Amino acid sequence: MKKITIKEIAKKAGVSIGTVDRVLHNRGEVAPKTKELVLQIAKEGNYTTNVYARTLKLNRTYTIAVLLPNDNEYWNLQNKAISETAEKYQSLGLLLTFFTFYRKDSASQEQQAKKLLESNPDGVILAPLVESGSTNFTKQLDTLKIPYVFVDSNLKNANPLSFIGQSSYQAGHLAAKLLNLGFPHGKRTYIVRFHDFDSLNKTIEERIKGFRDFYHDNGFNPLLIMEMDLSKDAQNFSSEVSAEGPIHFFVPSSRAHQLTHNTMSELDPHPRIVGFDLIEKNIACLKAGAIDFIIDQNPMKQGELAIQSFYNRLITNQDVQQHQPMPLEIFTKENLIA
Amino acid sequence: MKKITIKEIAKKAGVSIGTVDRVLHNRGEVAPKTKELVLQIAKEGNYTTNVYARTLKLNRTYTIAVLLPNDNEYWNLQNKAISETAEKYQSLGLLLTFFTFYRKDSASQEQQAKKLLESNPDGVILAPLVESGSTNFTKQLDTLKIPYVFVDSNLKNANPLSFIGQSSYQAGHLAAKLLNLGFPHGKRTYIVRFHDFDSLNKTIEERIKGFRDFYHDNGFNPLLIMEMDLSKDAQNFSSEVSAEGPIHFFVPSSRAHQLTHNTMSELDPHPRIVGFDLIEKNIACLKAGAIDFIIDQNPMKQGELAIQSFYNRLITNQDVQQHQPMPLEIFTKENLIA
DNA sequence: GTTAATTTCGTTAACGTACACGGAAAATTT
DNA sequence: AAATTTTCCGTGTACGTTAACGAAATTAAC
Repeated sequence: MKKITIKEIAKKAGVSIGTVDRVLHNRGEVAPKTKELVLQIAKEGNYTTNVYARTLKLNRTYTIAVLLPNDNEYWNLQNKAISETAEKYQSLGLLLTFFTFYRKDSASQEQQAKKLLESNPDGVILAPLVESGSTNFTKQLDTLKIPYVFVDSNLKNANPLSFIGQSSYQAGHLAAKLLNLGFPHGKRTYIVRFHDFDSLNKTIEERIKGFRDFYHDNGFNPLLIMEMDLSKDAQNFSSEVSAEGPIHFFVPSSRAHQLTHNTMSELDPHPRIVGFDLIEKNIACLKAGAIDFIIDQNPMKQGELAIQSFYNRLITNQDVQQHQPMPLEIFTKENLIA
Repeated sequence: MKKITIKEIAKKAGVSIGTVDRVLHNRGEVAPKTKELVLQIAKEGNYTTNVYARTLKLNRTYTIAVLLPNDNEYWNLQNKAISETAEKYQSLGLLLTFFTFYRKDSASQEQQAKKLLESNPDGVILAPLVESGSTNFTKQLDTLKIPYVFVDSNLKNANPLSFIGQSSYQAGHLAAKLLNLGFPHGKRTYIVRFHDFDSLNKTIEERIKGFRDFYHDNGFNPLLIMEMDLSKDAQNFSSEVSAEGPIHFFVPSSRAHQLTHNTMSELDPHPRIVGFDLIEKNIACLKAGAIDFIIDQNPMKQGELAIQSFYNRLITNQDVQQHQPMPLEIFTKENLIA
């Protein structure tokens, strides 16, 4: 039950703590049979290195770089959560540095990535929203042997320390289920996109795929699903939709509020709407009854978990789950305040 | 940015580290003005005690006692999660001891509580399912100044270090929303109870309250809600229900599978069912399409958080959120595997 | 068989904190 | 003014680990 210490191992083996240290760290030369003896005793004594002594001796702080957008409320929330959690972990030896950018400005994005690499951090937290740029970046991290954690979105062919986020596919699937509850043959639905901004966002594509597959899996007519680009169709949107009669809306981004803001309130009967992320404007819409369901990603929690992952990896030597799934948190008008 | 150490404070103040120690710990006598000087310097230098040095010096392990039922799959899951997380935290100085019991056997329950107190733990994890017994127990913990964490269920008039769990009321509310989606005037629903076992369970009562309030808040006829006790009505259940025509079911416990197991498969059209907790039998029912929604409490995560809370409190000196809400995780046939 | 090179190992000083022990200075008593 | 108490403070050790330094033992070279 009680763990053996280096000193005790040394005594039992009849050697000095220096040699024990050499054996346990594979450093320096040590005679084969004493090495074996030491390992034997360590194993029997159930040796694990004392995290507190080790950390105290090393007495170093690790810097974690955060590369995230800060161009809307959702990302601001996440940055804030990370920054608040960072304060707690500062006294434990983790120091965070932020490299935020505007997604529209791809130059600033690359510049921040470059600055990040120059700062030579011990770890990186990022959201691989756009596949091409992200793979490029993570490859550089791989060669530099800098561990990284993904939040919000995952990336194939990368080796993150951990991915923290929802299954976007399942999120889309669930959204479809909610919208079609009570309609055994499927319900006409608009998928609302905004091509001005999120056109390359993997997360959104996966949600849409999950949504469409629900229709397919349930044998619904795929023509029931229509897409619109609200960034340009905003003009003729209202007339078009109201001519079509009762209909549902799926907004696979955090911009569901824009839908309701414009024209929806005039529609009757009230269409069922599912959107994402508990940002203020969406909360207001939920309260007003304009949006029915919001699936939240809990960016605050994700930020916390990302930092915790590095703490466990760099300091406490605990192993980190390679995938830390975030639940699909559903909010309605009724359970908003909880 | 960099924190000052005791030694540095001592040097700046022109005293020894012993004096600084006395000031910072309010122990022993120290002249008022040197005390003030030391405090001043400590504050300016942004002193916080080095967790690693402190823990290393104290070199003690804290024992956390776990008082939970283990009479069904749900509680087994939670115990297992706690026990697995415990292994990770053992090397960090947390040792867990388990006091499990069968809820039917109230004698064994009291006995375990007694044994727990005799073991004089540094903290306790428990689920205050039954109000009377729990308040009695937590009062004893209060007088002994033993901190405790609630999982699953909260307790009024207690002062836990933290409560980790869902809002049962909101869970009931959400269940009602799911069952009534598509029925603007409300849908006839049975609340299915099992008085043989869970009769005093606070959690279940709160879920039912949330469920009923949804009907009330939406102006539905309260007579749409009926209750049945499946532990005794099992016989005439089938005939009664099928005579009534299409209907929904709300099972505010983890026993939704019992409902479907018996008789439901014969009913046509398939009634909509909402239950709780991702235990194996419920998973099977979800897969088979017999249950539509399961709201899971994620007992594994709760167990993890409970231990983490004690780690933060007893060792790292971080403050612990007094309420750590668990999301209402919704599972359907489709997002089960995720 | 002596010297040099190489392998193998022990000693030691930190890291920052907690706490026991006892000594010096000041205050009080005789 | 000496003796005694009280107040105040410094010294030292230990917690378990890391890592540098150099000593001892072994082997190789001639």
